[in-house]
Amino acid sequence: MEFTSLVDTSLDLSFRLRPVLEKVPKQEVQSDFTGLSRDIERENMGVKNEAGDLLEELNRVSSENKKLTEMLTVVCENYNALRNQMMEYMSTQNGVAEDSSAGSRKRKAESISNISNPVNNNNNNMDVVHGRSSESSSSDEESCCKKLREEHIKAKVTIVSMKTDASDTSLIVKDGYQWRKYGQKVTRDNPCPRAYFRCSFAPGCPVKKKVQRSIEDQSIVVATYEGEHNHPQTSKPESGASTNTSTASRLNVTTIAGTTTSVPCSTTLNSSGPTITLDLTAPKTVEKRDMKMNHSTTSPTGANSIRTTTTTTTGGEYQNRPEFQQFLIEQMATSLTKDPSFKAALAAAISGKIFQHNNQTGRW
DNA sequence: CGACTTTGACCGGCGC
DNA sequence: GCGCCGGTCAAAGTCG
Repeated sequence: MEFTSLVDTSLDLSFRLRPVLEKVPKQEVQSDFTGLSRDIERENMGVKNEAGDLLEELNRVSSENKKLTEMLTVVCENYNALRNQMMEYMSTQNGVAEDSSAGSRKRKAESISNISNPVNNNNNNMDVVHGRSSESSSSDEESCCKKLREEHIKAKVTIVSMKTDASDTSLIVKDGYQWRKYGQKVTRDNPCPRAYFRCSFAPGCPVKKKVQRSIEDQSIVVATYEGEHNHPQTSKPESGASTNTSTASRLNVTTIAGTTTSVPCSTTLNSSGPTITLDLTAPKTVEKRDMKMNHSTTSPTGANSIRTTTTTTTGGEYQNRPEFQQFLIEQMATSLTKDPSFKAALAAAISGKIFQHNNQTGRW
């Protein structure tokens, strides 16, 4: 398997800030002193135009930033997918029997969207994976890839674990949205029942939530969110079905790589590593929230992982804060650049892309 | 009475 | 083809 054939490095990193810079001298040239009133009027017009331009530019840069974040997400996805594939490939080559204890039967779907192993969920950028020619791709793999792509389009997955009172038997995660329970099931690998919720705030909201107590620590409730809300947060975490009157709990938010835009990298719940604490507790938001959250993000490699512990006050709101997103992006970038395997993969990908480009164009 | 929860039945995917 | 399993449905029950 070649990294170069699998990683799409075609990031369009152009910020196109030139129009802004070009406008500044233009405005200076326009200033003359022939008539005061005319100047004031003109200046007002200029200020208005400038404000409008800046606003427009700000919007454009914001959208650009969003795009870049998504691109970084894709890169992380690719990295995780490749890493996972490599691990799988190596394990199969070594003949290691990956037999799980409870059930030797391993479902395909489980390996695709395995919650406990977020890396598995990242074989999403099929434009890249499909592009490989050296790998012998069977029809099964193709259908698998199709499914993966469909799943990626359909649902983005976020895992949230919340430390609750051990005596609290309710499967309720207070996250600021309104949920309607539509089912409960005892799963094979966990004696604790899993509850299924739909977002009931908006009729057409596709988001679903699965809540189950952790098999390792039953005081931890793990919620898996699938999809994206097509409506704003209800901003009333206490209201509706998903209320929880238990005392302050700790919440770990694990976003599967490439499945959320706010955290563009894979994270693991049980990772160890240096912890950076960012206290985003805002006095304004404290009033209605009784829940403290612990947001953990790590780099794709366990060895070089950096865990970002963020203490904040609400379930979904804090993720949308620009400073928090910026912080996460920076942390991800730092942890990724510290990862030698990622560096190697990136270097290989870039060199491969350059060579490919050279082969096509015949020049540098 | 409407909204929500509970829970057994059903369905489809998957492995053997 | 069969059985297992996760996810969903829907009727009945509960609650405010």
